[in-house]
Amino acid sequence: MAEIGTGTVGKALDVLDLIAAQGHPVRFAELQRLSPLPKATLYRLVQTLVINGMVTQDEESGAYALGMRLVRLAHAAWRQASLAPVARPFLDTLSQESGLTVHLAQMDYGHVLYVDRRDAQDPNAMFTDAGKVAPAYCTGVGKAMLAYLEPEELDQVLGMQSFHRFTPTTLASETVLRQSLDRIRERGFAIDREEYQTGVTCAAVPILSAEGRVLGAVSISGAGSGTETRTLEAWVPRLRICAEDIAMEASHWAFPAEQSAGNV
Amino acid sequence: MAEIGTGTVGKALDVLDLIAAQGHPVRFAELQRLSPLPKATLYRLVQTLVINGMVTQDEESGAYALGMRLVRLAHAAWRQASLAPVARPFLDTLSQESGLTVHLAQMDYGHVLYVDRRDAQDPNAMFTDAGKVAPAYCTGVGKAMLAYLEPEELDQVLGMQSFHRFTPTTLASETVLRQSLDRIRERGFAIDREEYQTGVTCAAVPILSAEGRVLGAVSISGAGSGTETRTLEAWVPRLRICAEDIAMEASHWAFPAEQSAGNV
DNA sequence: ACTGAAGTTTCATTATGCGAAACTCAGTTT
DNA sequence: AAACTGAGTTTCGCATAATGAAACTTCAGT
Repeated sequence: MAEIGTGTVGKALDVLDLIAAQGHPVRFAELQRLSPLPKATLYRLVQTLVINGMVTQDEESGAYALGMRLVRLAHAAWRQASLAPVARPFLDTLSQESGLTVHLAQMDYGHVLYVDRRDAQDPNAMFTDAGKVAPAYCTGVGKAMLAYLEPEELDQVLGMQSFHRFTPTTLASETVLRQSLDRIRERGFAIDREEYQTGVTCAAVPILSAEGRVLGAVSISGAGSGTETRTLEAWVPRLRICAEDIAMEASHWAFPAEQSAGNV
Repeated sequence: MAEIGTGTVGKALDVLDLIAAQGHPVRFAELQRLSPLPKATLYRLVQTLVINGMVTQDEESGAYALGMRLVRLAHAAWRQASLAPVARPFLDTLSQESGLTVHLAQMDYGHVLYVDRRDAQDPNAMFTDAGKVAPAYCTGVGKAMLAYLEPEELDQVLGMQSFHRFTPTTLASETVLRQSLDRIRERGFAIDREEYQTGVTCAAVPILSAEGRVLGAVSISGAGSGTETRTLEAWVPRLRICAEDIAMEASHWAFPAEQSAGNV
């Protein structure tokens, strides 16, 4: 997780990540403890980030937290780079038809990044989830995507996994995982039987482009704890249609051509 | 809007903003047209951003779009720097009690940044809204915040406004706006009568810290187009309670002390 | 084969970022 | 009240790393 950071910009972004990782406002001393950078350099970098609005500094405590400019940027990122806006209507109907929770995820540096979530039962699910990351090897969406990666890509991504055993059912080694991926390819969908969080079971299928590239994955999971694997599996054909719909729609949106109207 | 950009990092972030502003993947030539930076410099900066995962480059078209790393970062930003996680339960109950749409916003470089939204009618409202920006001078939340800024802050922020007349009722000059702010201070809440978007009326109150600093604002607006101003005003006392609750809760969370458990 | 536009690389120049060390300023300790 | 500490901030000579004009490479269109 601790990359090197090329050039000034790379270092600055590493510092950003560092602040983000703490989950609470950080004082300079703490940053210094966590960062390999020399004091003065770190100091200047943080100041630069503050000046540029990526980080805010609390007036009295002097502690640093991420700035709102990020939220604004991310909104744009989510709209222009993720499948979410395209997928939204399909997720909606699926969650309504099935009464299940639907997640949309994409691959991000070897991890699963959730970009959207629809929940028929609980309308309150929302932003909280978009942006969350989880390991690829022990989530339904993660395995669904891994199973359809190009061999070289897969090798690369597997190299990034740390294989921690979260629950008794977690697939905690590359060998076991690879077998599991073969199975997924045969059946066309992945099941997560409480491999990451106890009580959470889900079924997931990949979203593949016409050329077979992995765009993302969708999963369904029961609201309550007692959702049967069978129930989920019964919905898989419908889930697969959803994934295909999304892929189809995404291909149309692939390159929205040139046009530079400047509406904000 | 077109700032200068201090140092390498500043320039890189400006480029990021530029890509974000387009709303669609951008080819290099287009960026070059939009940016004052010389070709080679721009090129290197964009590459740096790509290397660092802030921007992705489409394999075939070569076009640049914002990267997922931003979404991940923003999730953290939203959790640690915005009022949203703290305010959420209060917004929930308010929207349920009233059946109205509730928005939570904060100030961001002279603009209004929406950080959360709750909607009793339409559970589908979500991420789409968090991260959206709007002008301060013609939105309920914006005016509510402006009215309670320190004089110097206000001057500074007003300097950033561009006063475009969006609808017939938009307050399109500093003088008119300042009068309106006096009125808001007297009554304790702001009304937006279709000043930004036709059909949208809302009532907003500021969220003030114990020392009187502006933390953000909450607003209520009707779901349909026909919501009467009266109906909204009737809910203002309740809205004010909501704002106070949030301020109170926020003060407790102000500085969650030192503790460096590394849970992700 | 010629032209032009988009994208990429080179390379001498120097501005920029670097970081050890020194300094400030609280709050503690002796 | 002098000495000690630890967080935060500034200095400054040095060398790295960013700069940008210009040259080069594709590639599509003619």
